[in-house]
Amino acid sequence: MSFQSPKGTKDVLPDEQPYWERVETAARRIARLYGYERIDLPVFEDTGLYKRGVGAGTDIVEKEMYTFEDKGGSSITLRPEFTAGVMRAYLENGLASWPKPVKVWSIGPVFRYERPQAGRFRQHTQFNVEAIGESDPALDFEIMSVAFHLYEELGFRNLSFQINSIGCPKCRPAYLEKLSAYYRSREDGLCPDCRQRLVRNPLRLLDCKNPGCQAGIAAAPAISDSLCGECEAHFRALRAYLDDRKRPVTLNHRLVRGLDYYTKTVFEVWAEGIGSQNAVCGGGRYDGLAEAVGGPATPGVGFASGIERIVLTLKQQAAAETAPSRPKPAVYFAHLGADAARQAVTLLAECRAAGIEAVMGFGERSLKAQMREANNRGAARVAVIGESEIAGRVVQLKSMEDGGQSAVPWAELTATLKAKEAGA
RNA sequence: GUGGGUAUAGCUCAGUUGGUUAGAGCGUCAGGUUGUGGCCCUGAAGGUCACGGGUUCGAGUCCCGUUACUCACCCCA
Repeated sequence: MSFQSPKGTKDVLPDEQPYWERVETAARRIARLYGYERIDLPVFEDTGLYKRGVGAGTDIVEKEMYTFEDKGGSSITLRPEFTAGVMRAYLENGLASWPKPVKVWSIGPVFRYERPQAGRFRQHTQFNVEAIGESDPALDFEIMSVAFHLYEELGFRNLSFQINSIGCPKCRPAYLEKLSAYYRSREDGLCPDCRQRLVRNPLRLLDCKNPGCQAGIAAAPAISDSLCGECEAHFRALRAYLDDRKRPVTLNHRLVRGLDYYTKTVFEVWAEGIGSQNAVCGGGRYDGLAEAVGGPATPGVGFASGIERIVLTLKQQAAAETAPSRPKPAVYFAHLGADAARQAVTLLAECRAAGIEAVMGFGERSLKAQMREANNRGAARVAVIGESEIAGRVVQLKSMEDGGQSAVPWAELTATLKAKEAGA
């Protein structure tokens, strides 16, 4: 075959779907529990939204976006993240007139042109949660709690919650100046990447993994010492909520985000055992985003969690005993002969109309072959129809578990199956 | 964008210092006496050995290139 799925994309086959369903069900339930409503957005937007929202100098915008010109000449970009689109929808649809905060969640694919590796794809799926219009640190805590709760619900262990405050437009410039000054004094010892960062995005200097740069990072001024009064108070309040609820978090002064819109609170959740791409969740406050895309000043806070990485973690941590199973039909119709096939189709339709999960064998195959298929599909029972059953207007209903078999009149079949289902 | 690893059946992999029609397990399909699954037995289908060159009497095996996949850097979910 001459085609394969594009680089960095993958098919989620039926045997993996139970994991996805479990995650989606949990996400939906937790979102509702916390008072968040679903919102669905287009998977592509005007390119300018991301350039202005996410930030022109960010890696995402600079080299990872799927951008193209459509037939009308507009520059379109497949969404590389949710938050900018949610803010656009909030502003465009007048959600600012709703009671604040406006709390919404989404689930769907996002696209980034990256080199794929374990846990990293060019198309991946995010569960995205946002709360817009409120700057209370209790809301930061609530957003983080949604993440905590979701992972608890999924039975995750050994997660690491990392938090930091990266300040606001009032205090960050002064800090960046301090940080740059510190690094300029030791520029000779820097790795090439860090020299770039020093000019382009000094905050990133703290994020360097190069061993040679670690000592410099450790000694670098921490932003926590440079926060303005407002940011300091906000961060302190958030930490108090976390303490009160005994939420174990790690203060990580080096935690920096790759998107320009973040202010004050930033956080990530790291999982174990899923490879080097271990961030299963990332988020924070973005009080400057609305203005960046041309709206009135509007605070907001949110997070995104990657379903593929959650599923990896689920498989890795929650292990075999909780592995979800695939659906199994309640009854399989095996038939011999054309008349029996016609009757099987009718009874099959009756079962489905009655809400009984039912399937049939196709083609002219031996009863043995049909039994084998029923067994492979995990059917609970087999209804056999042949000449003698047609004559007696019955089916032979066999339990695949204990092998017991008895004749059941056609008219009583759905009732009998329902009774047996309820009994089992 | 930069490195490392890998490439044989749908899946997981064997394939001996280069030597005839390329193998196994699993899976799929069928058969093992009339119309009954699982276990067992038998059989079948399924492979341009990623692609292109080269060395050689002879290449799945050695060499070079390309592509793909993969892991890591980077960045992030």
